[in-house]
Parts: sequence; structure tokens; C-alpha cells
Amino acid sequence: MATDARNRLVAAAEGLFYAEGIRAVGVDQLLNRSGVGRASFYRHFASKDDLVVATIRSYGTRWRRWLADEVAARGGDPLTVFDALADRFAGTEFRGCAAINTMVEAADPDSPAHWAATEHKQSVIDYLDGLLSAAGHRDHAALAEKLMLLVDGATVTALRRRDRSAAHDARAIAEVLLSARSDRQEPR
Amino acid sequence: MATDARNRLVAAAEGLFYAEGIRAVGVDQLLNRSGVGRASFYRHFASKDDLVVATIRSYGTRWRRWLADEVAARGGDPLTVFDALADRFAGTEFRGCAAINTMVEAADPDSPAHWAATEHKQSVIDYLDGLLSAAGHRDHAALAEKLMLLVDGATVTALRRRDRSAAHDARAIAEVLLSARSDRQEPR
DNA sequence: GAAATACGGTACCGATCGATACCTTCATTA
DNA sequence: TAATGAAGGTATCGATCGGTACCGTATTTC
Repeated sequence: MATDARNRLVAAAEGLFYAEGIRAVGVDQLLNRSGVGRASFYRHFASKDDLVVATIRSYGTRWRRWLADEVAARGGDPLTVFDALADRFAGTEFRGCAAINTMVEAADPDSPAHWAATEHKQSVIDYLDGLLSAAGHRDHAALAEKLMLLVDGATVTALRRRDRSAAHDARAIAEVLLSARSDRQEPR
Repeated sequence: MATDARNRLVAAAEGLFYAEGIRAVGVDQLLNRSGVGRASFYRHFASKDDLVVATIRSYGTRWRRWLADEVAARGGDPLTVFDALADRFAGTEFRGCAAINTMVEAADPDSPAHWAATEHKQSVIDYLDGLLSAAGHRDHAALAEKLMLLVDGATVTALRRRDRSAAHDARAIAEVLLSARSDRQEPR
């Protein structure tokens, strides 16, 4: 396959970057893990930074699909976002959010990697907005931003607690936030 | 002064690590910025990792003192934590939370750097617990954990928004969280 | 005044970094 | 069957990495 090497590189990068950090992983490790030759690497990517961008995009796509599937399987209630997160936090391989980690490591906010990470976050916000809108929340746009803040806060908290509790805390906050409002209309 | 070189190294490391990331900063840069000789570096620190731990501890101490001063100057209401954060988010040099960034870069949760970062977070939680207790919240311990989650969520959000709005959002959530409860007793 | 100590500067170490060049192999396609 | 192109493997590049050794100097301490 023509793009087989490329896919293997992105897959290897997703695993290694997430587990050990971007700068901590050298090109040699990526080649060993993926079985791709050195020349093939630079045939598909102009630089390691290019691979970083491709990797965060691939991660974002998979992550958003995972979330949508989990929420759909739970009935579509916006609060079930945090139930899905709880499962993820419990995994031993959990290392936070790859997009957040990328924004931290790619310090320059104008770098392509940083941009790709923020684009993923915006896509998640758009998805949450749709969930809240379907649930009948009038100010769904503002609430989506706040839910994203809770998701990110829970993710960072889980980095140090390493269990599901951060998701439970975030869900409890979200329950108060969504129920205390009088902007609810009939679900459509 | 005996520890002058050490203090200068920590100060330089705080600035450089925060601005560019830990792995992105080499020992040479630290020596240039601090004016410390190479040998003196390794006389005070066994390794660069040792400096990382000392740096996060120094950052944590300064940050908690800053927060306590800002909140005290605003009257001690727990919600003013987010007003203080808003000022910080607005600065052009804002690059998130050094402790979070350290946990992200020091992937190994058992590493001394990761530990030092979690210790800082726990100290902040303890401080918030005191604020909430003084404000008369019965379940101040659980609320302190949730406020910390909101602070961290706002910090990560500010990384991509680069303005005060994340602090405003977090404060709005905290207002609902603290006011919707019936566990309030007379402030002592 | 002599010994001790902390300091900055420099040379250097092996290892690794990201990246380029060149090679052979293999599958596809004209 | 000959040609084309993408693949993996390896050698190598200059630069930089964290870390060690040694030097001369300035300040302190007895």
C-alpha cells in the first residue's frame, strides 16, 4: 500500500508521544516501533514537527469518535460525557489529553502543533454544543464552553489522582450547572 | 553568598522552563541566563532533574503566596480566586501552570518532579479548604477539590483562549456550585 | 598569612538529536 | 520483460544533549 508506511508512523507516534511525551521520543524510536525506514519517514513528512501535527489530528479524530460513540451508547445525555471519561481515567495507560499535552510541549502558540490541538478542542466544543442543544438548553453555546472547561479540568485532575474520582467530581459540578438553570426548554 | 549561585539557577530555570518547557531548555541556556559556571551547577544539583524539582517547589511557593495575597486583598471570598486568575491569564507571558506542565513533561508519575508538582496542587487544595471553611461551607473538603478542578480547567482553557474569559467562566460555575448548596452555615 | 572554600571558564566526554544521502529489494505497470 | 517507484537498511552529517574534569581566582576563615 502506498500510504501504509505513513499510517504506521502515525500510529506509532500516537502511542509513543502520548506515553512518553513529544520531545522525549526520538525519530529512531518511531522508526523501530513502526518498522519504517529512515528515508521513508522523510518521504512522508518534511520533519518531525510535521508528524506531530498529523499525529494530534489523528488522535483528535479518534478521540471525538470514541466520545460520540460512548455518549450515544449511554443515551445522549450531556452528563454521560463524564461517565465515559471515568472509564478512560481508570486505565493504567492514561496520560491525560494528547491535545493539552501538545499545547504544553509546543510552547509557541503560533506553532502548527499548537494550532492543531486547539482545533481539536474546538471540535469537541462544537460536539458538546450539539448535545446541549438537543437536550433543550437555551444557552447551549456558553454551556458547551463550560463543559469543555470541566472536561479539561477533570483530565488534568486525573493526571494526579489516577482514578475515576475526577470524572465523578466534574459530573457533580456539571449536574449543578445544568440543573440550576431555568433556561431549559422541551427537548427536541 | 554561599547559595547565591543556586538561587540564580533556580530563578533562571523558573523563567526558562515555564516559557519554553523543561526538555526544551538545555543546561547551557541555564548557565548563560544565570551566569553560573558549569561546575557550580553540578556542585549544587546532582542532575538537571534535581534542578527541575527545586524549580517546581520554588514556583509553587511563590504561586501560593501570590494567590493568598491576591485573595486576601480582595476580602477572602473563595470566588475571588478566579478574579486573581483572570489577571494572570491576561499576561502575554502566561503559559499555563508550571506544575501541570511539569506533570505533562515528566511522564513518569513516580518521578520526583511529578511528585513535587502534585505536592504543590495538594497545598493549593489545603489553602482552598481553609478559605471555604472560613466562608462557612460545611463540606469544605469536597468543595476544595472541586474548586481546584475548576482552577486547573480554567488554566488549561486559558492556554488556548489567551484572555481572561476562562477565569470568568470558571467563576460563573463556582458561583452556581457554592450558592446552590444548602450546606452553608454562619461564617465564623 | 596560610588553608579552605566557592566560584566562573573552558575543554572535553560519550550519547543522542533531527536530517540527508545512497544502497538494495520488491511489487507494480507499461 | 524492462522500467518505474516506493519501500527498508545503513552510513554519516553537524549540532546539541547531560555530565565530568581541571584550571585559575576571589573570598573567607582560622
